[in-house]
Amino acid sequence: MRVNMGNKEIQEQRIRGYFVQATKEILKAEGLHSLSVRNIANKAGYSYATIYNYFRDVKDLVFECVKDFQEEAETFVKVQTKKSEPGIPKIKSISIAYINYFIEYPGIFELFFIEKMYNIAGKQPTIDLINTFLERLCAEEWNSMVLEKQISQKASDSAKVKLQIITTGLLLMYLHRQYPADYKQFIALAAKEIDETLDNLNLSKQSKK
Amino acid sequence: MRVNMGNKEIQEQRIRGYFVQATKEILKAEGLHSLSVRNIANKAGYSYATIYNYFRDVKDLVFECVKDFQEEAETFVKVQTKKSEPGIPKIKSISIAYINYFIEYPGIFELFFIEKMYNIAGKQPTIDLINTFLERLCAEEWNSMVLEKQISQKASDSAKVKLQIITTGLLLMYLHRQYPADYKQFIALAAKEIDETLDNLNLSKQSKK
DNA sequence: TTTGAATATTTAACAGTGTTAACTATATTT
DNA sequence: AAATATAGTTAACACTGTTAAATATTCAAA
Repeated sequence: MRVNMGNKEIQEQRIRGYFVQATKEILKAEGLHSLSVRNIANKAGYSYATIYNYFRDVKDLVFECVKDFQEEAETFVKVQTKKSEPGIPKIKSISIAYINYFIEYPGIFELFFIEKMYNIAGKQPTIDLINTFLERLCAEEWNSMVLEKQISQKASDSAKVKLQIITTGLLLMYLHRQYPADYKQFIALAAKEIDETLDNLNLSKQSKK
Repeated sequence: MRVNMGNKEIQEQRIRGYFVQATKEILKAEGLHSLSVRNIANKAGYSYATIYNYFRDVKDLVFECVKDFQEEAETFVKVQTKKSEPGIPKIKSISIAYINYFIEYPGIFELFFIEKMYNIAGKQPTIDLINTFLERLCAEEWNSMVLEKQISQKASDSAKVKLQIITTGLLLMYLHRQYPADYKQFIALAAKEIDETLDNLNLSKQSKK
């Protein structure tokens, strides 16, 4: 009895995984706009209505992808920032790599920041996951800087929020309003904004307030 | 003949106006999600297909509202910032008022920054209108500050871009990812970020680089 | 004023969307 | 093997945007 219950759950999770995998593939390749319950089911090898045996609705399914994409993005960022020297320089390159991940997969940016969740019930964990993602990517660096008294806890908290706001704003302006006009200009602007944000931080450490 | 051509154009513009007005009302009251070609036409007093005699598609129609909303937002901002003292303080309150307009009408934020335009052909003017809106709202203040040598042209250009990025990021995070959790926290954060952006500006004027 | 042509508007249809209920096929238990 | 519970599919509904065909309306000429 207990064993069967376990098997049942394993099988259920497996099938949920098929749908999640199909959704992820479409999201990465085509983007959010060309995602439908029918083409997800088709790719997963089931009929469209089967999805509703495993997910409350299609948004539930879509937001199940967030965790997977964050893991992917995390390794993407880690590879790209392996050689950066610790502290502020590393935080800078993490932020740039974070941005570049979403530039590579605009559909994932839309999932993370554009797609609205009505039905907030039960999705707060996912929202938190998204809102704290960049912070978590930089957490190690911030922590050791605070520990080594290179920066105050308060200043680092403030900087985390600033980075989140700036990266989100930059990505939205570029991906949805083509500002700046091309990638070269965009990434130059992004670097400039991130640099200035983090450099002003050191200044505020030297002065009193 | 010439008179009839004129009348025809007047009538055509009138009918376009009915559709635009209906779209604006739905957008302000319900938001982008509950906007459809059928309920626009219904409110305008026409059949749904009639829209296609006056607009290429529904996105064309929707983006025709941008100019009107900007005019409305401009008077909203002017009323709210009438008493601010010129210069940086006025730019701060303009930015806050700008943000508050979108908070009051999230559907208009979505139209301005979320809704994608495929069919970029012919819509570049609208994109520019959106991207330069906050800049235009503050233009007078920036100009007189540059004129009075309180700030360099370069620094003011940089600040304009920063303000655009920060306000967009703040609005997206709050409206789509409930960060911060409530309006009180949100507007406090917005004020903090705007203040710091503009205060760092003065510092960069006193120091050399 | 009545006819004929041009124009404006509507209806019908198509191909999509998400979601639910009813039906069928597959496992599981007795 | 038969009865039951579960999983999956099909059909249907109410939407969406858009186009073509049919209808109504306007307007110029006879």
